[in-house]
Amino acid sequence: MFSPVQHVRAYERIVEQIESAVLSGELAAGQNLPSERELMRQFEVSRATIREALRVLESRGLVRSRPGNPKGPEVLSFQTNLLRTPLSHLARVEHVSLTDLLQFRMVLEGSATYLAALLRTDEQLAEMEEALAAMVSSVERGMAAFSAADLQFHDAVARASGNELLSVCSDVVRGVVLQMMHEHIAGAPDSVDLMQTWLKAHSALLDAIRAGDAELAARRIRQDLFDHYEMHVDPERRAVVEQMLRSGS
Amino acid sequence: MFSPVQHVRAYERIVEQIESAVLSGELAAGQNLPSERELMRQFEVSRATIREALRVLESRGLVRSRPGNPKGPEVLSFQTNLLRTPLSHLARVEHVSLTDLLQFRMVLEGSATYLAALLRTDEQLAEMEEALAAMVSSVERGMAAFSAADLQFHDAVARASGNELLSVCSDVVRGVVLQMMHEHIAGAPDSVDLMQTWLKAHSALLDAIRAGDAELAARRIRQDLFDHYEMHVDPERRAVVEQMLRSGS
DNA sequence: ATGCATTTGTTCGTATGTATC
DNA sequence: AGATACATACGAACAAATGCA
Repeated sequence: MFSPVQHVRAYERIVEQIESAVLSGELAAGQNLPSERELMRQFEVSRATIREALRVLESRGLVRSRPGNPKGPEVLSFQTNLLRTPLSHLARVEHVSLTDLLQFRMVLEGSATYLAALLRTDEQLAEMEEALAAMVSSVERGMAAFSAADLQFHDAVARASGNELLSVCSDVVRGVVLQMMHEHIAGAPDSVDLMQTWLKAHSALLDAIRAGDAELAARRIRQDLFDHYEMHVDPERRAVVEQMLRSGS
Repeated sequence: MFSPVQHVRAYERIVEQIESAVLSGELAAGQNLPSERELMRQFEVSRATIREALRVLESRGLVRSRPGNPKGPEVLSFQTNLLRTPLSHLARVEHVSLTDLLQFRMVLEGSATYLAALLRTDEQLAEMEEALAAMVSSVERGMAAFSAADLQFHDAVARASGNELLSVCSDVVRGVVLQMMHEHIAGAPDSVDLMQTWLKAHSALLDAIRAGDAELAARRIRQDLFDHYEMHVDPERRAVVEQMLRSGS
């Protein structure tokens, strides 16, 4: 007859309502929520409850509130941050190894590149070429600048895959890999040779994308990633990783 | 001379401290945090501040607090929860289509299956066979039970990949796909035919894994996923998705 | 450039329903 | 079954920070 009532805490319902308003686009980025006091009138709850809801929304990257702002909490433009923090946490929590990450990145970027070779528009191709040019010109500015340009390049490729999810995840994993490299391994040497090798590889990769040869492009990027991070791969799993890049998957 | 003071909110520092304690394993899953009142003594802040921190940790899936629990907030066993909520949010926020999700799932599960075929132990193989048997016996209990058993099967396969990250992500995406199907599409009919077809496909997939034929196994699972969700694929992108499954990527 | 009003960050006190011993 | 300790939620208050006239 009657079904048990599940306790939903007050702040949860507020989070739900605000979140769905933001997600549905009812509240666009750049706009502002009503002030805490106004919200507490609208939801008919105490200020503490409103604040708990706001803290959760803030931690999810949907809003940001600053002290003394009469306009109220701002609605943020969400993006990859929504996923980056949790994934980075996951990597630390589960003691994900660099080998795991590299393997995962090979899977993601391999597929993204495959799709990019098939679907890229001329504008997107131009973007990649531009990013590659930026890499060339940043060789002499050191490894840090070079890495930043490299990220741009990979991002351009991933976006051309036409799959937002794949693109965002690739982006996130790329970031986490870089972060772990920074944390655990001494900074890469400013080797011009290394950068030149890297450039040549990327140039060949871009050729494959330009030609629309998806299979080749996917194989190349996987090979490039492997070559670049080879030294950090767990010796026991090396054979498997290598087999992955020889094959199609 | 002096560097600008960045004011970090009190609750943020508490989140950081508790989070790093949990993440480092100092506080294992199943244990309990001190009660709110005790925490407020230890951190020397008010109860409201403690609660804001706890709400954030709760929304990240690290702890759960229930009213009247004298032992204090529980530390949860994280892993998939840590990623599922954000990814599910991302899918909704960025208006990720079912086609995006399916494509992504094909990439992840394809690679996971590839690796599983190479690396699975006999125990893991037995697990998959067990899950398949559970699917067989749940055919008559309806689609819901069948789907649950199906999840078990895929989870067993993904775990055998030996890559925790790949496994967790596959699991998460699988869940999100199911959730979106539930939200947007009328519940699948209790078609026994459909389940039988599904079973046959899984059986063939398991054969490939058992034989250690990684290429074949990967191709099969991608094909199976495509066949199953084909009707929901955006017609414009159908050709590309099909090309993906014919090829290696 | 200076106040001024408003808002947030934080604290304290209190009432109420609930889970555990 | 009762006592105890707990979380949920409310209200009032003060300091610091912000935006605007």
